[in-house]
Amino acid sequence: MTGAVESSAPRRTRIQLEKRELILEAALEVFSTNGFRGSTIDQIAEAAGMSKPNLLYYFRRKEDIHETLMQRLLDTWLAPLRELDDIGDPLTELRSYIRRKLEMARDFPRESRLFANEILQGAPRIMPMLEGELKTLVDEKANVIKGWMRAGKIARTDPWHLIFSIWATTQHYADFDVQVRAVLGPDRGGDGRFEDAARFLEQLFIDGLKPKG
Amino acid sequence: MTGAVESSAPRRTRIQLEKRELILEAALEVFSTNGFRGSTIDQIAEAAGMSKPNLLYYFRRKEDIHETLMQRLLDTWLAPLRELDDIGDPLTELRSYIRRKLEMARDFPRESRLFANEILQGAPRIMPMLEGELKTLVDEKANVIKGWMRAGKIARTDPWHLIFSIWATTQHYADFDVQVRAVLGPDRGGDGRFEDAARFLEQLFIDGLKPKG
DNA sequence: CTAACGTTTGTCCAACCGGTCAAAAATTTG
DNA sequence: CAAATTTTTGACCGGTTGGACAAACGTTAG
Repeated sequence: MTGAVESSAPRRTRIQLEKRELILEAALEVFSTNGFRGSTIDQIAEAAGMSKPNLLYYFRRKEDIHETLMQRLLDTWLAPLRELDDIGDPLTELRSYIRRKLEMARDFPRESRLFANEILQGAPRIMPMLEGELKTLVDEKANVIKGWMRAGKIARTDPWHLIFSIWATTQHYADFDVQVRAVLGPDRGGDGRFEDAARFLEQLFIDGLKPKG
Repeated sequence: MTGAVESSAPRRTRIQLEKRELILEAALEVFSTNGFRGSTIDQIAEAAGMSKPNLLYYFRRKEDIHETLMQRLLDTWLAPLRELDDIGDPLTELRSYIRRKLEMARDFPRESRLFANEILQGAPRIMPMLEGELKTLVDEKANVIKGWMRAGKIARTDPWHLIFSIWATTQHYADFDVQVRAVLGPDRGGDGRFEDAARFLEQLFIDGLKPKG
């Protein structure tokens, strides 16, 4: 998972591994709320409880932190889609994919925002990955979904846009969290909002809005 | 619309009005692709074809440009939702709301990204608006939708999350445009993608994924 | 023409920011 | 213990950035 891109794996002491973790955790917090250019090394260092030169001893450049963070993120971020499999009932399979994605938005909002920030700015650092690894994965899963359609298990529609809509609706609860909470207000904007969202999304994706009967 | 917040409306010459427009147009381009902190006054000045001190003659501070931009944005951004009305067939009404929002994502992607950037960073400059004006409007429209549900015109579900899902799915095509294009590839990622999206979203929101029959 | 006013620019500054460096402090090793 | 190695820090540097300012330039009205 880590070091997949670095050509030679550097040996690291126990302290180095721990401190690097600490820095990455702090950087995730800072980057995800301020963006890359909006974040300073000092902010990250302070959040990690160390001095700036000390931080730079573990990561030579600000960009290295961001790059390491991004590489880790992508693996875990696409895991739910990878799990989407041809075994089992298609509607159930899609339902649980949506549920898993929504859980990730709930449990890892910072990761979602970090990713959103990168894409918003034109994905300068991960463009090759989008056109390569991501496209391949999505195309593969789109074909799985197409099979379900041919078999009459789900309605015929565009599988790629279906995947986009699942990404959009679930990540919305992480990326636009402040807006969601502001609109729902103090009473409905509490912890229950993710369960409400889960119920709503299930109904939307399965039955749509047309009245029954 | 403009000057709604400024306490005293300053008199402006014809040149001032024109140059301010020019600056705002340039700033929209720069802010929407680099975020607030990621953008420099020099970049905006160059994009507007003038020197930095000259720009600062029309807008005293960088923040003033952003604030003016944001105030204008919000009015036009919420226009489609305001138009959502109780007259006419509910399903048709929702369908055309979705279509209008998607058209805005297609025609005003920079505005969408500017807004997304602001929300992602925690909406520091527009929080009062979210909790006030926006919440009021959404609550009002949610009640309209609730009426449709009671009348059996559309399926019963959560109106607030329905509105969120329309925002999320449509704005996705502006905010995550590079990802969408990368995944669709050169052939399917062209101009036709918005029509494909429109068809898909209509089907999703009306019928869902359950196979017919 | 000229005085008043609006516009533009070159120059400058203080704060900030990413990153270096040498030396001190702490830790590990023999 | 002492030497070697790793970790931490204060001081510093060059480049950038937001913004101030006064002087120059242009325009308009009397």
